[in-house]
Amino acid sequence: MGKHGLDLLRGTLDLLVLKTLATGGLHGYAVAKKIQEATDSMLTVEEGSLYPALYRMERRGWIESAWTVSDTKRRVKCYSLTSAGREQLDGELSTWGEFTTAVGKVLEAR
Amino acid sequence: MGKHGLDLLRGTLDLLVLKTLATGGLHGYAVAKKIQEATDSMLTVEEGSLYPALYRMERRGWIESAWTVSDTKRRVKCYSLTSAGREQLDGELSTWGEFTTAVGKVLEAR
DNA sequence: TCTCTATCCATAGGCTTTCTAAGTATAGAA
DNA sequence: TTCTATACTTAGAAAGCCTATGGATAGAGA
Repeated sequence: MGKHGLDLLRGTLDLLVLKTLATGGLHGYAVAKKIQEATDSMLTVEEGSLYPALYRMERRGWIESAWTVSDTKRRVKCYSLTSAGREQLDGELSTWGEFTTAVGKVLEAR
Repeated sequence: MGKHGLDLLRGTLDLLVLKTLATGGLHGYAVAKKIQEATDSMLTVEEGSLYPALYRMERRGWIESAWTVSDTKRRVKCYSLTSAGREQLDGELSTWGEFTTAVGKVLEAR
């Protein structure tokens, strides 16, 4: 998360990770970095949240991993979306859209 | 919740309840109804989520309660925002805006 | 009258997820 | 040689939402 008192990341982390992997395989640390950069550090995914999330998603068949070597010459575990993962991403994208729309209705109500 | 597989309500429920109470005191059941109506049933707040949330927020001083009698002649516990609750609401509103903006950046990234 | 539905509050127990914190290890810069 | 950034792992705690259940009453309809 970051420092937004609310527990907002919960329920959204999977979506963020899936989307981040959608444009190509990345290793865990790189996923976190990419999310941080994309959001100008508004969101920081802690390692203690990220890795368990990756294991969970792999267990569910949404992503798969392979050990490779990074540009920095280190052994890294590279994750990529499976076809089930793409479906999951599509579902979570529409759910996110519907959810924010619904919240918007409450916030605009009077 | 509703039936949005994701755990999105978590972290947003307080915001929804605070906002719903912002235009005037309401009893618990009415809060749930109002949220459901405002969202055209896209969001349904379960009683098992709502009441504990109300107790939590009262314990934190964001809302206060008083037993009254409803239009339907029943004893109801009416909740209303405290000044601390209004501040909390303001904070959560901006946090929500920042968070959705950040998520948007990830979802639009490529 | 009796029954059923909608209204209303309450809470226990379980489940999931995130965070904190700690540990391990290596490449490259200083 | 030391420090920093990179990179993975996992244990344990904390928190919140959901399912399920319980109880109670007003009013409509049969």
